[in-house]
Amino acid sequence: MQFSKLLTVWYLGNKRDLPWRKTRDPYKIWLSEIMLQQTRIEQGLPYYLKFIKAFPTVFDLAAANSEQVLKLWQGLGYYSRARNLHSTAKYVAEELKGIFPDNYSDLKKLKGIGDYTASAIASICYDEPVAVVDGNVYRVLSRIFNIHTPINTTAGNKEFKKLAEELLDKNDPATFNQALMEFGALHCKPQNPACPVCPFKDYCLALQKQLITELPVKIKKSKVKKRYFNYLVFNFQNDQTHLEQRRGKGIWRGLYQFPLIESEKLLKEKELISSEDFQEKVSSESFSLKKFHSSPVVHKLSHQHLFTQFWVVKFEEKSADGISFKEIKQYPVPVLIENFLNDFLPDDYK
DNA sequence: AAGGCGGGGTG
DNA sequence: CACCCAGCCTT
Repeated sequence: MQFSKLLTVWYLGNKRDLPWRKTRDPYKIWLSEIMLQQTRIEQGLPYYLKFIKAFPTVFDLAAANSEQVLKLWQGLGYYSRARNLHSTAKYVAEELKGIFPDNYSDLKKLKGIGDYTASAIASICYDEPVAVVDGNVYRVLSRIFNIHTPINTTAGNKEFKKLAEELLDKNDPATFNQALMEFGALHCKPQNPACPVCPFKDYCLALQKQLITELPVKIKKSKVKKRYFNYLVFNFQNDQTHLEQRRGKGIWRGLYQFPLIESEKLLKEKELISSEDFQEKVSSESFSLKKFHSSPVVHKLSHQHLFTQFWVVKFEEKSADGISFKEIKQYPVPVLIENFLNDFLPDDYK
């Protein structure tokens, strides 16, 4: 079987028309690859277009402030990607005169660029014969070659990387790599792959053994953690509120949110008011408290479920150091907060 | 080697 | 509901 030949023929007849396939500018390829980490193309595409428009070159991105970058990234998730993106843009612009490294080894040294992304950029931009292994590649190869090694283990990673390297078309690694991923995304899909019309149907070992639905094998991850969030939506007489920036190591680092009281369980109004955290954050005596939703909003992350209550705290006085509700949309916020604001703010504030 | 890190789509 | 997505970083 001429693997790369079958694959390439399929690709040329089926590939999507995507903006980053019209260029070999390493800046644009890099940007697209970072955005598409653990992200579907349909979800990432509008963000890619926004970024290219706002930051046409690595110098433009490097010159931006981190708030701008995070705001444009808002909603895409995995915000460390945005922070690393910005950091690497500054490094390339300032230390490398705007010229990206032109090989796998040097690319991999950059923040946010791992094995997959370094291989992708090196092959697509510089024709370096290095194989990419992403979720699509795991799926396609595990099925065609009937490999049951769990993909999220060291052994699995090494085995699939080696196989991909052996199959790689060294004369055109850029096309081969993209073809393998596109084939996984469009044809050899997780569910209901198009096996009857597959170019590999005569060779696919998993299909012969009816093991398609078993592959790829993946070790299950730990279960989700439940957390209880109480957001204090301060509402001062001068139409101001308070926002805080999340710091430290957890979720949404760098994004903004209302003052937060996290609790071990769902809180009733009296429990909230009598809590130490509340006393500390609300020093005034003259306020009224109202829960915005009748039941908590459940925001689901891949590894946490956040049971969230928004408490509107209306004060009789004005705030000296707050931010206006009219400016709130300039801040990068988690989707959880964005959704609340869309319900809470009057239309002319949006 | 294991766990943390988002949000959205699918069946 | 579980699973997956053009993965990477920290511990």
